[in-house]
Amino acid sequence: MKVVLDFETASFCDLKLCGADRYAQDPNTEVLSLVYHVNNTYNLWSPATAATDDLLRRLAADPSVKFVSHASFEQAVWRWIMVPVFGFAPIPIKRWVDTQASCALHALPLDLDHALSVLGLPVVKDLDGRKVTLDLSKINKKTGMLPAKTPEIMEKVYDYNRIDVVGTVHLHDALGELPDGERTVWEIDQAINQRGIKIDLPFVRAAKRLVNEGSMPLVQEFREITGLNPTQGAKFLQWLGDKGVELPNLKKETVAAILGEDDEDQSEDGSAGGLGELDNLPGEVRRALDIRALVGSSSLKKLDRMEHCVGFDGRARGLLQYHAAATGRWAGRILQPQNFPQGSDVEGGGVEEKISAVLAGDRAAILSTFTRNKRPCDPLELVVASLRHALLAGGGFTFVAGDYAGIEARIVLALAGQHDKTELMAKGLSPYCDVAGLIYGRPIDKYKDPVEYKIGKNTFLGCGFQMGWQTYQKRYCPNESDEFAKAGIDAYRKAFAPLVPRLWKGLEDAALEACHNPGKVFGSHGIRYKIKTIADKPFMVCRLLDEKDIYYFDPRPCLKRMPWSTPEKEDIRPAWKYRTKKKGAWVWVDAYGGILTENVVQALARQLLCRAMERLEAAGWPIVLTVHDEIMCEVPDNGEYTEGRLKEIMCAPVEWAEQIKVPINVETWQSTRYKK
DNA sequence: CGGCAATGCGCC
DNA sequence: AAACGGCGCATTGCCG
Repeated sequence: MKVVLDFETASFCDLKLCGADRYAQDPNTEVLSLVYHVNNTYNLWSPATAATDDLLRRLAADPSVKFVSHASFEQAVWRWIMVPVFGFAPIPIKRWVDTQASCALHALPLDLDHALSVLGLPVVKDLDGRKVTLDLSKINKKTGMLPAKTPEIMEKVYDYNRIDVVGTVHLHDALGELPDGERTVWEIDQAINQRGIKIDLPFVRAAKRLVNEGSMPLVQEFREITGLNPTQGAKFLQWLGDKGVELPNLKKETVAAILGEDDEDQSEDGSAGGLGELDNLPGEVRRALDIRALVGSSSLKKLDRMEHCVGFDGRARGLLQYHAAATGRWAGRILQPQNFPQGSDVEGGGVEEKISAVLAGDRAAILSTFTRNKRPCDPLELVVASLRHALLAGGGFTFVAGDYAGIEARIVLALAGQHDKTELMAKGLSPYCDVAGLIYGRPIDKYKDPVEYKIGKNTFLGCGFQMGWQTYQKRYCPNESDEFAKAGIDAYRKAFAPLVPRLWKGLEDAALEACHNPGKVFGSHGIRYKIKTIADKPFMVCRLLDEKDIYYFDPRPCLKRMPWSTPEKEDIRPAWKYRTKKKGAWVWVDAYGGILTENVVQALARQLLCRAMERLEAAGWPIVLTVHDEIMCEVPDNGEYTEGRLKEIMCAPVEWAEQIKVPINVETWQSTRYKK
C-alpha cells in the first residue's frame, strides 16, 4: 500500500536559505496541514485534528506501507516534527518513494509544476492559495502580527495542499518508481544527505570577521574611486570605458591580462589576448580592478550559507541532489560543496596553518606569512583559499577520501578500443608526454619541458569529445598560431587515439538511425539507442554497458547547418535535437557525436563511482560527500580505516569496466578537514 | 515584491 | 574533416 503525501508548513526560518532539514528542525516551524492520499481517497490531517486521526498513525506504524512524496521535504518534516512532536512512528528511508528522483532519472525538471507541465499532465495554479499559505510565515506589515488562522484562511491552505498531492499522484502514476539499481543509489544518497557534514562554526565566524573587516574599507575606497559598488559589473565596465580602458567583459582572465598577471597561468580565455598589458593603466583604474578582484569573490557567500544551514548538532544536511545531471551526476545544494575554490594558489602554510591564521585574525601576520602569485596574500584571499577546510570531521573521526584519476579521459579511450594507450596507463605510465611528443616531434620530459608537458596534458584530457581547433587554441594556447592548434588536435585524433573519432561517428550514426526508426535499437561500441514512450512522451534512451539508461526528452529529427557551413559552401545535414534544462531554462540541444560521447563517458564514470559507493557503504564506510569522481568518508580515527583499504575498495573490479579494460587509478588523502 | 534572464565564478 | 561537456549560486537589472 502507498500513501502519497504533502505538507504545508509555516515558519520564520527561510527554507531556501537553510534547506529542509534545518527548516524542519527549527522550533518555530509548524505544520499547517498534511494531505495524504490512500485507497483513492484524499485525507486531511492537521494539528487540530491530530487527536482524532488513527488512520495516519496506523499507516506510519505499518512497515509494509510506503510513503510517496516529491523531494525530501516531507521526510525532513516527518523526522523532525511528526515523530518528536506528534509521536508518529519513524519512517525509514526504505519506506519512502521520491517522485522527484524519478523526474531526475528521466532528465525532467525537478520541480513538481514544471515536471507535470512538461509531461502534459494537469497543472492547477492556485495563486491565491499559495499567497495565503506563504503569508502565514510572514508578519503582516500593516498589523505587525502574523495573520490569524481563521477557518476561511485554513480552507484555502487545505485546498492548496490538496492540489500538490493530486500532482504528486499523477507524477507517480506517470513515471513509477526507480529501477532497482538506481533505488540502491538513491538510498545511499538519502543516507549521505541525512548524515550531513560537520561545519566548523568558530572558523566560519572568524572568517566572516576577517571578511567584514577587510572588505568594508575596500568597498568604501571603491565607491570613492568609481561611485559604484564593486558588484555593479555593467556600470563598472562603462566607467572603465570612460577612463579609456575598453574591456570586453570583467572575466577573471580579461582583468588579469590587463593587470599583467597572466604570466603564471596560461590565459584560458583569449578575449583579452589582443589587448595586452596597458603600461599606462591609470593608478585608480588598477586599484579599482584590484579591489573588485578581492571583494568580488562570490565564494565568500558560502560562509553565510554555512552559518544558516547547520542543524543544532553542527551538521549541514541536504547538500547533494541525486541525479541532477542527465548523466546521473550529483549536483550541490545550499552551500554547494562541489565548487569550493581549490585554494592551492595560496602558499606559506598547510591546512592547519591557514586555519590557525584565520582563527587568530591577525591581518598583518597573514600578509607577512602567506603569499599568492608571489605577492603578499590578502586576508580575503586566505579565507577564500581555506573555505573548504570549514568542512570538519566529527570528534574521534577523520575524513578518508579518494578520487579516480583522469577517469573520463581513460574511459573514452577504453570505450573506443584504443587499447595500446589503456595498457600503457594500466602500467602506470603517464600519457601526457606521449601526446606532447607527437605534437612537438621530439621527446618531452615532464620536468625539463614544463610548457610542452602542460600542452600534452591538456590535449590528452580535453580532446576526447570532438573539441575543435579554435576552442583548443582559445583554451590552451591563445598565443600560438592556428597551425599549432590544428596540429595539437591532429596529434590526438590521428596519431595518439585514432579510434576515438570512430567512437564519435559510431554513436552519432546509431542515435540518428534510432531517431528515424522509433522503437528500433541501433548500437555502436556496446552503446545502444532507442526511442521509447514513457508517460505518453517520446524519449531517446541511451543504454550503457551496464544497462543504465540516459534519457533525452522529446527527440526530434531536424536539419542541422554545420558550424563550418558558409553561404557559398552550404553544409546541411540530417540530425536530431532534444529538450533539456540549461541554467534553469528549457532549451533545445542538437545531438552530435562529441556531445553523445561526452554524455556516455560522464555517465559511465558516474556508474563506476556509484558501484564504489555501494561497496564502501556495505563495508561500513559512511560517505559524507561525493564530487563527481571523488568520494569522501567520515570514519573513526582508530587506524582501521586506511587510505590503502579505501583505494582497494574503490579499485575493485566492475564487470563492464574490466571488459573494455578501463585503466583505473585512485588517488587518496586523509585529514580531519576537507582538502584537495 | 517575486520571477526571470543575463553575467560571472567556482568545481569536475 | 568538421562541433564548448556537466552543474549551482549570487548579483544586477528588467518586467509585471
